[in-house]
This record gives sequence, C-alpha cells and structure tokens, in this order.
Amino acid sequence: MPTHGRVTPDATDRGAKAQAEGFATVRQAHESEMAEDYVELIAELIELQGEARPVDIAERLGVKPPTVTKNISRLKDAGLVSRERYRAIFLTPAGQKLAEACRRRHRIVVAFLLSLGIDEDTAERDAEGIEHHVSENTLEAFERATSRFEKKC
Amino acid sequence: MPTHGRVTPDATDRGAKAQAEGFATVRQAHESEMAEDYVELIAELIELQGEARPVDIAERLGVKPPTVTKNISRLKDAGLVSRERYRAIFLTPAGQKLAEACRRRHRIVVAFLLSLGIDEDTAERDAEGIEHHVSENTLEAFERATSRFEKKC
DNA sequence: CACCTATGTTAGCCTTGTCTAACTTTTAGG
DNA sequence: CCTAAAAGTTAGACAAGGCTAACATAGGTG
Ligand SMILES: [Mn+2]
Ligand SMILES: [Mn+2]
Ligand SMILES: [Mn+2]
Ligand SMILES: [Mn+2]
Repeated sequence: MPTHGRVTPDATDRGAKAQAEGFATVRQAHESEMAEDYVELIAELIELQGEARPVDIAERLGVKPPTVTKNISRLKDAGLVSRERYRAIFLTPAGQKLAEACRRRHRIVVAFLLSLGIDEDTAERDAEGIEHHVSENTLEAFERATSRFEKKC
Repeated sequence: MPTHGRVTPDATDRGAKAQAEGFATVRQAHESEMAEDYVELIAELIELQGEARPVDIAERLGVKPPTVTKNISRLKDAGLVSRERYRAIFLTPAGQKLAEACRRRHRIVVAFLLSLGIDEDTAERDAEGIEHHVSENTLEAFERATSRFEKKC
C-alpha cells in the first residue's frame, strides 16, 4: 500500500514509479535529439542543394562551425554519416532511414499544429522540440486528428 | 535573394534564419527544463505529503540523491527554492509562481492528449517532454481543441 | 600558377546534469 | 538516552554539447 492509506489527497498521484519512468523517457529522448536533428537537416540540405556542407548545417542550426565538426564526428562514430575530411557530408543507409523517419514525424507534427489553427512560424518552432517527445501512439493520433480537422470537423 | 533564384526545389525551405531561431528556441527550453520539472514536483509533493524531501524528489524523478542535492542548490541560487541543510525544501514566491504555471501547462497538455484518445500512461509520458516546447499560442489552441473534442465533435 | 578568402579542423575551455563512493546528520526504537 | 538505519551531503568523475582562438586546407581569381 503506497502512501499508507491516505484519505485521497488533492493532487492526483500516478505513483512514484510511473512518474520516474516518464522522466526517464524524456531524458532518453534528449539523448537522441542531436542525431535526429542533424540527419534530418542533412537530408534536407542534400535534397535542397545536392550536398550538406558544415557551413550550411551550422547556419541552419544556429551554432558555430566547430560544434558541427565535433557532432558530425559523433554521428560518424554512430554509423549515421559518412564523410572524408574537408568534404561534404553524406548519410549512411542507417542515417537515411533515421532521417526519413524524422522527416515524416516532423511533417506530421507540423501539419497537426497547423490544423489546430496555429500560425506557420509558431508551428515550426514548437514542432522542432515536440517531435522528439511524441510516441508512435501519439503520432498516429495526430495524423487521425489532422484529417478530421481538415474536413473542417 | 537566398539560394540565388532556384527553380523551387522539392523540400520546402523556410529560410536558414527562421530555422536557426527554431533550434535556438528548443535549446532555450531545455535550459529551463530542470527548474520547471523540479518546482512542479516540489509543489506536488508539498500538496501530497506536506513537504518535499530530497529522497522523494529523487525517487519520482528517477535520479540519485546527490543529483537532487546539486540541482536544489542551483534552484536556490536561482531564487526559486528556500531551504536549510538536511531540512525539507520549500518554494519561494517566485518558485510557487513558476510551479503554478508549469502545473497548469502540464494539465492542459495531458488533458489535450487524453481528448485525442491517447491512453493515460502514454499521455503522461509524452506530456512530460512536450510541455516544455509548447508556446502560449499553442497551449491556447490545445485548450480550445480539448473542449471541442470533449463535446465529442 | 600563386595567393587570398572561404571553409573546415584542432585544441582547449565551460556549463549542465548525471553518477559512485565516502562521509555526516537526523531520527526512531529499544 | 544511545545507537543503528535512513536520509542527506560532499568530493570527484564523466559525457554531451556549446564556445573562442588559432591553425590548415581547398578553390576560385588575378
Ligand atoms: Mn527537433
Ligand atoms: Mn517535464
Ligand atoms: Mn511536468
Ligand atoms: Mn525536449
């Protein structure tokens, strides 16, 4: 018996265990966030300009070039990216697969926010963070709700 | 003229500047996340048990006690928390105000996800991360949509 | 083809948030 | 009132992801 039989307090308590799992899930999401944002952006740049250059990655991420160098080398260690010094960056098959999943998720989240009547700038801004915390379950709910809304429910 | 007059490529490009601002916003949100989660939890524990003890904070956050000690001292430096060594933790007026805002936001996000048909566990889990990336704008849209859905639209 | 400028990398620093191991203080039972 | 267990703190390590300053390379232009 948790909290030794209290008289049902005000705040709803899901239990310490469940709450701890929630926070752990958030911490895990943040661990993969850098990789996800990078591969997604690299895929976009390749589509947009034929190649992904550190200079462009840095500009679009809003970070300085040395940060990109360091993080790209982490992605290379993780097998998501292939590249030779001073050359453009490419995605490995694993990187392409991850990028595709991330772009899909990003698109779904943005479309959903837009369908709620949120302006495009805000939708993109919020989606950039939200995307990493959306379970597959929730993502599907977003998809369903988007079409429902679009049929001006 | 950005990208020197291309022939409208496949991927939609919001411009490097806007994209960088989005990522900067996410980084900022992550900077305040620790403080937000702690004061929210401290407020919950005070309501639930009359006081907030490090041991309970650690358990519910899923971290070890020394982590809590260190972070609480950061919150104290930030003026959000007041406490004496070995004693329970309390919120300053600033801390209470922040906690109240965070709890409201958390509740709105959870209610919204539930209204979408998501199960409670998933809703709580996803909300714990999403809450920090929801602009006031989006939060209001969530509120409106929740009532719309509850009237089984 | 030599050189200047863009681009990229390296080295080294900082902050945040986590941990373990060891120590201290509080508190409850006998 | 003493003492053992629970709770809390301190010290020190580590990884991630930022930064600046300084150096290295690649490539387009004169
Ligand atoms: Mn993102
Ligand atoms: Mn949270
Ligand atoms: Mn929360
Ligand atoms: Mn986040």
